[in-house]
Amino acid sequence: MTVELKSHSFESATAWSCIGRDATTAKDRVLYAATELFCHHGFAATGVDTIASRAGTAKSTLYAHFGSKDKLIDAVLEREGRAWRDWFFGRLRQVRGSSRDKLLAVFDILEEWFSHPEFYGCPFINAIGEATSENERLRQAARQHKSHVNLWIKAQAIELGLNAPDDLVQEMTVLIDGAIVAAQVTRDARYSMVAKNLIALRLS
Amino acid sequence: MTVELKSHSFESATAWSCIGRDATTAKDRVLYAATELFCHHGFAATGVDTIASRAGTAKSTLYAHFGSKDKLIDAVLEREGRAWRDWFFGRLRQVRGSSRDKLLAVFDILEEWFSHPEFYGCPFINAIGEATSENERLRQAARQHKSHVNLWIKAQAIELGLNAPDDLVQEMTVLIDGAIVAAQVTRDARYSMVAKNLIALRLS
DNA sequence: AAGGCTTCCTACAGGTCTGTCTGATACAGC
DNA sequence: GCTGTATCAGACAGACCTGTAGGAAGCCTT
Repeated sequence: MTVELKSHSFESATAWSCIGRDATTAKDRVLYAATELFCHHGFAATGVDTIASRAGTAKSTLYAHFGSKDKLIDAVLEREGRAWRDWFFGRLRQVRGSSRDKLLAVFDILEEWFSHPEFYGCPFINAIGEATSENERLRQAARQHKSHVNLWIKAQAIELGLNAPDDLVQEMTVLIDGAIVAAQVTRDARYSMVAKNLIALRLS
Repeated sequence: MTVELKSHSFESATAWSCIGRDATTAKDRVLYAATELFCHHGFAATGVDTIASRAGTAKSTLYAHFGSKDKLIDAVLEREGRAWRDWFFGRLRQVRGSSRDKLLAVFDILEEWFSHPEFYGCPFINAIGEATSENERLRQAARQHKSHVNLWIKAQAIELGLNAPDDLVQEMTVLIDGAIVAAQVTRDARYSMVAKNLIALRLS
């Protein structure tokens, strides 16, 4: 069970966030600037003027591409979620070993994420925590994002021969979300190792 | 290990939230209205005019008592955190059994919280997720809130004779926060039982 | 060269935000 | 009755919010 720090594959070259990426089109410049401001200062607290200014574009360009602030939020979550999954599964593909090793390696990868100085938590969790009434739209986006991870976990559980694979999916959900939030609140990346030890016990 | 649904003790009469409580003073009316609106619609998304209107008070009364919106947020977190802890530890005092039974019962109590139709997650987690730049004030408030729970967990760990009580505290932190967030995102209170099973394994 | 497309800047409308201020009303205790 | 305190209603300032519109500058394709 090893996670190589450097790799020559394409996937691992991606970062876990869109923030700071070079953009060729104005649409992407808006998207990346919006991601940075939304995720670091909150969705409601960030205005579209600030985003356009940060992106170096006109506000009319922003509205031409995204239509409204709400749709821009949707686009940011979709893009940032995809960026994170590309990075996460890229790292995961570098892990050699059994399914158990791979499941344990999840928390090594998470710790790497938590240790990044710009770590701001999970954008989906933060968005849902910010708006709770008619949030079904955000909840659906979060569900879709997590379903990719859950599918992978279930595959590992089946490979391991567990007789209730969905139980492991739910357990990993609690441990992953718990590690994310604990690391975000305390700024201590080591909570990922706490979660790792718990799942190691479960898989022993 | 039983959690009585009804109790004659004073503590269990309290609810886990200030929301909807009868208030005698105008200050408390503002506080409870602010709690409801902040926690259900977000801190940044709620204006002070809305709060005063909901509380049935004048905006000048709100400012006379709390000085600013930020200080009102602090007061809401402090009060709502205290209300939650009073409720939580009140429930916990009704649990008969060993320290292991009490630690497991934590997740029965959490499930009761998650199942409430007005459950909105943890106000501290939501507040930190909403504002991430100069959030040290909020992080400190969250740390103080959680420290009460952590102290209790550590006492149970010592009572159990664990040789590393702080390890259990960290594990419970991950499981509790993970259950809260998973239940909030999916609206499924049963994630508390997932966490309970994991800690049961740890304590076996 | 001409048309079409994207993007830019600027201004505007209409609303909401926090926070302050003034003046009126009720109700204590003395 | 009188005075201080708490509360009320409402207006106001100044800033910020989302979203739209007009018109100019660049650029690619034909």
